[in-house]
Parts: sequence; C-alpha cells; structure tokens
Amino acid sequence: MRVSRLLLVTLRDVPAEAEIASHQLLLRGGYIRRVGSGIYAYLPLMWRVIQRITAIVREELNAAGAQETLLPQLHPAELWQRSGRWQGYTAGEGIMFHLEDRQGRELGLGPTHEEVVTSLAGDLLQSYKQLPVNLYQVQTKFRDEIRPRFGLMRGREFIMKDAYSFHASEADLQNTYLDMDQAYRRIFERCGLAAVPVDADSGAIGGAASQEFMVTADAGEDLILLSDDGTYAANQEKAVSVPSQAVQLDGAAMELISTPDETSIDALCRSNNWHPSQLIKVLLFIARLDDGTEQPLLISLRADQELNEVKLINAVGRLKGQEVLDCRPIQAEDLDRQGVNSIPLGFIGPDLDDDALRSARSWTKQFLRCTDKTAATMERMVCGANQPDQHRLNATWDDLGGTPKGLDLRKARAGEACVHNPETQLIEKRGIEVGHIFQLGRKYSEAMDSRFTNEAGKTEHFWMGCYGIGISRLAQAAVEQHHDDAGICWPTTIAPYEAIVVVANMQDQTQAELGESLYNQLIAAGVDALFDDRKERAGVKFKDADLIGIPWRIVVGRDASDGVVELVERANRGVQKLPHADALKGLISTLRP
RNA sequence: CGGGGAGUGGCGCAGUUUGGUAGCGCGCUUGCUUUGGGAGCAAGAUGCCGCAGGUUCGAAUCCUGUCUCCCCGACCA
Repeated sequence: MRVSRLLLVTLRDVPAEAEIASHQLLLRGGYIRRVGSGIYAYLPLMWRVIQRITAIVREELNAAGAQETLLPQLHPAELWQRSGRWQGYTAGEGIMFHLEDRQGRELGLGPTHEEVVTSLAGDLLQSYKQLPVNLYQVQTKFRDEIRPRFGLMRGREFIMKDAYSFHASEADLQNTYLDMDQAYRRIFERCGLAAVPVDADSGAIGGAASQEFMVTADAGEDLILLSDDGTYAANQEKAVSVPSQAVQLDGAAMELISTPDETSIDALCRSNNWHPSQLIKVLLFIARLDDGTEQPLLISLRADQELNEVKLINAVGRLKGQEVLDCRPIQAEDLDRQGVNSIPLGFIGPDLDDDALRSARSWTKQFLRCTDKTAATMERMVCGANQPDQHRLNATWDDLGGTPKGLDLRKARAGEACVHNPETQLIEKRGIEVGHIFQLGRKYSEAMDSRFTNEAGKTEHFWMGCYGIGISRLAQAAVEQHHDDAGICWPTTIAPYEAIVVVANMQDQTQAELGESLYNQLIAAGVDALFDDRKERAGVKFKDADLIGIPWRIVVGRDASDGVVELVERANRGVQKLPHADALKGLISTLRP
C-alpha cells in the first residue's frame, strides 16, 4: 500500500477526549475516530489490526476444535424472556439496547448470545452422539454501558469473540474449559501480549469456575493480586489471602468504655491506644433480592480489614438462595426514610438487636448477619455497645450471644501472605480484562429448557461453557502495553503492516526508484508492506512512521546513491546501515523465517 | 444516577469576569524556496461560538431551558 493513497490522517495534538496513552495514540495515529459516546469507527489501519488479531483467534480456536458461526444481533424479546433476563437487561440500569419493530414486537440488540445459542443448540443437538460442540463467532456486541470509557476499552459497540460449548457431562465441559484455557494462552502470546490468567468471580453470568485473562497495564480497570512465586493470581474481587495476625487484648472481663464522639476506627484507636485489629467494625448494607425484598445486612469485620462487596453479594446470594440485584451501604437518609431511628451509628456492635428495625417501612425487619472470619475468630475484642458514646472492651462472642459462622468477606491486599503457601506474599498489579472463560454449568440450558437425549435414552440439560475475548479491547490493550514517547510499537504479529519503506526525498530520482524497487520486492516476498511515497519532508514521514508503529522500517535516503539503506526496528530504535540487498534479505528472513 | 469539568473552523486553545463587527498555533489550498526528525516566506479558504428561547440598539459574552461530550464511582470483553 502506498501511503499517498492510504486513508491516514494523523494528528499532532492530543485530542482532548482521550485520557490514556493507548486511546490518544490510536486517535493520533489515525486508527480510530469517535462517532458518539462509546461508538468508534475502525479506520483502515485499525481494521487491519483487528483482522490480524481475528486471524490468530480463528487459527487457535479452529485448532482447538471449535467451529465458527455467525449469530444474529437482533434478538427477539421472547428468547430473553425465556431465560428470565429480559427484565433485568432492559429495565432501568439494564445494559441491553432494545427497540420495537413496526408490528410492535420487542427486540434487543445482542449484548451476549447465551439465549440465542442455547435455544439453537436445543433445536439442533438432539443426541449425546453430537456432543461436544463448541461454537464461536466474531461479532459486534452492543451494551449500553453505564459509562463508556477510554476509547475501545469500554465501548457501547465493540467487537467480541464469543464461544459457547455444549456437553453431555460436567467432566467433558471441564476438558473443553481446559482446552480453551490453553488456546487463550496461545492467542495472547501470539498477539505479543503479556496476559495473566487470574481466578475470577463469575458475576452476573453465573456458573462455577471462571478465569479472566488480564493484560497488565497501569491504565487497567481491574486490580489483580499475584503471588510472588507466580503460582497464584486472582482478581481482587475473588482473591484470598492469610490475614495478618491480630494484636491480642489482655484478657480481662468485659467493661463499658465511654467513647464520646469516637465514631471512626481511627478516632477510637487514637484516643484509647488500641490497634485496629483489636476492634470489630460493623457495617450496615441494604441488599435488594430477586423476589423484591429489601434485606438489611449487618456485617462484622475485624476493623483493620476492608469489605469485599463482591464476596458479600455472593455470600448473601448463597445464604438467601436467590440473586442479589443490588447491594449498597445504608446511609443516614435511608434510615430516616425507613423511619428507623434507634440505631446508634458509630457505636453498633455485632449483636445489634433486630428490634432496631421494627419500624422499618419497606425493609425486612430482621438483619442478615454476616461475619467475616477475621471477626468470628477473635477471642476478645472492642466493639460498639449499641448505645451512643459507648464501646465494650474485652468482649467475647459469648458476651455477644454466641460465636457466629465465619465467612470470607474481606479484601485480600498486597503484602499479605498467600493461602497456598504462607511463605509467599501477594503483590498487586492493574490489568485490562481481555478474555474471560466460564464453566456455566446448566444455568442457561435449564432456563431455556434446552436438552439432548443421553446414552440412557433420557433427556437432559446441556452442560455449557462460554468463552469471550474482547477483540477491539485487545487491540487497544496491545497499544497500552507497547508504546513509547514517539508512538505505538505494535507486536509484529498484529501490526497493520509489517514494514514500511520510507523514501526520505521523493524528488531524488535515485531514492524514489530504489524505494519503489525495495517495496516491490517486499510485496513479492509476501510481506505486508507500506511505501511512504508522499512528497513530504523526511521528518514528517519519520514522525508518522513512529506514531503508527510499523515494526520495521527501511529508510532510503542520502546513501541511496551508494546503494545503502537503513533498517530500523521500531520497538528498540535499532538502526543498521546496510547495502539494500542485505537489508531486504535480512528483513525478509526475520519476518518469514 | 450521584459528584466534577467542557462545548468557539479538521485538531489544540484564547476570548466570556467588564456585551460593541470572532482570534491564535497546528492542519488545509496556491505559489516560490527548502529537503534526514512534524520547514521558511507570501497569498488564501474554512465558524449558525452545541441547540432553543429571553434581556438588549447590540449577545460567544448576561438570564432560562435543553442537548452533547469528558473525568471519578456502580457495569463488563
């Protein structure tokens, strides 16, 4: 491709809309343009990157036995009503764009394809003999994100590879899950990305095991925790660790302590010379459950610990046996609104009586009590006395009505010891989630009532897995991981072009002819090459080539008359001056070993 | 949705406080010169100052409403 004919519009200034490096560089390099909030055009260079990534994904998935398909983006509401997700996905905070057709039928724009594919599987896969099947597609997804962000990182329209596997048994699902894990590792490696697989919460999608693939980068939206021996990695939402040792209280009998206005852990520790690990912190949350009940939560944690809300939501879901739609801290205004006024905020103990809720308007009148293991295992503690300006010192769980069951509700933090080996410590990194694999189990096949006939002649719901890769996000994540002050440094495998021939001065006949000849030879050798034949000054072309990040550059310049050119490697800026034939041979053998 | 910021040529911004004929840099067009790291000179083109009302002799500027975008939190590939 001749750059003079390429739709390449580079920007010298950073557009104000872009915050992080990858977003800025993709805009400046003429890769993408914003069309609306979270909506982007992939310009020709970007589309080539996307296609190269997609090609790698296809090769690896095909090799792993998956089959490509293409499912519709327009989904009849009826399908989503069958799985019970229509309401949740379209109402209020729902993430699905939806519309009505001229007949008044309701349709949704696919944010994900479990419903469509599960329903199809039920029609097409009748017998265990047809299983397993793993279907994938590369397609644009639509999600009305609460807040689109960072260019392609969180768009409302984005390209995703999603795959769904169907199995006759859980064991078979686990096999495919492991195959996908391996395929994903190869995909990210081939794309030149350092991606860490981490244990993940399976969240709204549900299911058993789940693993995310995180491209480590400071701009990442997720916090991940890794053991320093490299054997454990988890999203903070899921991560576990060994809590630090608590400082023991000298065991005396329980006594009431006057703590006027000391409503924070900080204040209490400062004025009474306590260590936070000697205190119990009690938090009030309100959870909205699937059946519409509003369940107040009384959460107890050792005061030096932080609550992990994802773990809390999961625990509440398990304890109540239903989905938690929403969970947030109770504010003073909430108490006013409920007419609940006997709760001494700042002085609550784990044994706060349910009587406090007696006047609640819409809340359930009984706390769901959730106690973190760090709190449940304390022998003696400081805790609120359930009356203003009073705390209890040296309380034991017997004093508080019995030892509660300890749950895991705390955030694991960097610096803490790992569970699998207390000799190792957790370190934290930020990550961009580029892939996620799930063992869904039978959640969707049951919801959609999709079945096959098993060996015994009985119908049975499919075991399912699902596996996603954010293709457009991956492309941007690659830039986030591979750039420098001058621009993008694409990994060669996903670069829009592998090489660019830059003629310093097109006015110079010798340079122009040599450049043209080298370009033609690269093309003949099957190299994806650009030829910068623009009548621009050399500096402009060098800046552009750096910015758009083509991995290899041949500069045909002032030594052209001696048959000498420069071979430049973008990523490390290494320059070799070589006779043009050698440069060409070297480059071709590097790219096509 | 809550909190913060911004809408002025393709991009980056000034001008708004204190109303008085819309500016700068980059980019774009033409010509001459220059030609290895975003050139110089000259001449140009490009604005419903987000939109709608209002105040005023006069509004980018003041008032009211509205829309859009960006950043921080809940969502997720």
